[in-house]
Amino acid sequence: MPQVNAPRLKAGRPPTTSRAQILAAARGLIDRNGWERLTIRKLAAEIGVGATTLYHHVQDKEDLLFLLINEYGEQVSHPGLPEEPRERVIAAAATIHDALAAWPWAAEVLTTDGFIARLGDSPLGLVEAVVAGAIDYGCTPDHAVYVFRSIWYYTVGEILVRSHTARRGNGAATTHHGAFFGNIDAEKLPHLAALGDRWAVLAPRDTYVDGLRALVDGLLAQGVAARA
Amino acid sequence: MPQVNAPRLKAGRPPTTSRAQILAAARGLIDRNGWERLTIRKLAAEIGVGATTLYHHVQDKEDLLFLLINEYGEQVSHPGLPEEPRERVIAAAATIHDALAAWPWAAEVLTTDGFIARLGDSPLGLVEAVVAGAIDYGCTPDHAVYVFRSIWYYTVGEILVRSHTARRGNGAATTHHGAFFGNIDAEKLPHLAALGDRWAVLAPRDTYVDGLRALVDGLLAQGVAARA
DNA sequence: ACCTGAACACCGTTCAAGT
DNA sequence: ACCTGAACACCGTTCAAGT
Repeated sequence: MPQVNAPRLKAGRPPTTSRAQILAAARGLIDRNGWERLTIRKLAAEIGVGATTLYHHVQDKEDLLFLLINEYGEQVSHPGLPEEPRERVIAAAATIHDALAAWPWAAEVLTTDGFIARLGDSPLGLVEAVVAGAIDYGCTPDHAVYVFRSIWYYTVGEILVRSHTARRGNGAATTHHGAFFGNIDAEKLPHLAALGDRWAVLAPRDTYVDGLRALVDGLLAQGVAARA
Repeated sequence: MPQVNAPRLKAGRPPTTSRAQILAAARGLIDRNGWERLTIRKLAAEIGVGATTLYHHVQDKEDLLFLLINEYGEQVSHPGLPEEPRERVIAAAATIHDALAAWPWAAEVLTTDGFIARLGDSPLGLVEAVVAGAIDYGCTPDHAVYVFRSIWYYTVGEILVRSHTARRGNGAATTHHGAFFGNIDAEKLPHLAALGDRWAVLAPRDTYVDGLRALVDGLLAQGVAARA
């Protein structure tokens, strides 16, 4: 879309809608109603413009979401990361996690493509921090990429499971006579039966960083073991 | 829907559509066209029945997908799991992973609710195996639930990222003059710049089990450390 | 160059009516 | 009890026509 990025002088009718305006309105709608309720038609109505007008400023809905994520990604603050490599990996991953937790729909979109090549420099800075931390710890570059990918899987999974179950509330958990598990076979599933409702108490706990530490410890240990 | 589960004798018009028939047709359509293309209307057309008829046999589309998953879950084979607790955890998790890899849409649906309470005994057997393995290793039941949840995040994330990027192919990876990362700032992102196209080579590698081992090692170590 | 309404090809779901 | 078509309230996107 070169006509959008590099406007020529003295062209025809001047624009009344800008890409920035569209993104701002989209962001407002998502923050108010949730991303699953964002539609092109509602977005156009919000701006006060025909639905089809938006297609002059973005390629399609997916393109719109990517633009939005990159805009959001630029705003994610990069805190001063620790010097120590392992702690740097953990801090960078936790920053990614917290950014996604605030905008869980981004996690959903980020799984839907080879996204990393399309991210801007700012969000990539956190990817760089994870990779650099692993290398500084003593991993090979190849292993560092594997470290990042593994952390990414864990992080995305946590975000998606958490955001989806939060949407529904705990109502479904107590469908069958107050027990978390329905009519469970205590013979075949003794530990789950013994846990009973305890599962529902444990499930909502935020254990992201604990699990992250476990994962990173294991990944880095593999990295230095492979060197020997 | 008690009228479906417990049919009374001598009721009115006999059914020409059964829930089993609907599930079989749905499964066929998903296997042929992918789950994102399954619609109630197409499913009804496949069976040769009005779209609205399906609502007499399933509550709604989500209910249909849950029924399908539970049916599939019953068929997942439980291989003889290893005796050794750590290996049992890994083998059970890998079985869950492989089942989901064959039906990635199930992973998508399984994040959309407090699913675990609604699963049948057979798929829960693998959850039991993970929890039992962690406890046998020396973890508390509470920690064992945390172990399962962490593994679940990692597994679901891997499945979703992998299935979504597979759909698109690697075409998007080489948009900008053959480089995986677009126009990257080598000053600010030295390690990513140095990796360059190597990332695209590493990304498709199946490292699920490796990462799982790293995660489980870390999680179990935390579990026995907490005991001391 | 930019914007528009009409139109296309769909969705999931409800509901009154038929058998 | 089971099945139906019509209808409701939506979608994303294309395209010829207007300014």
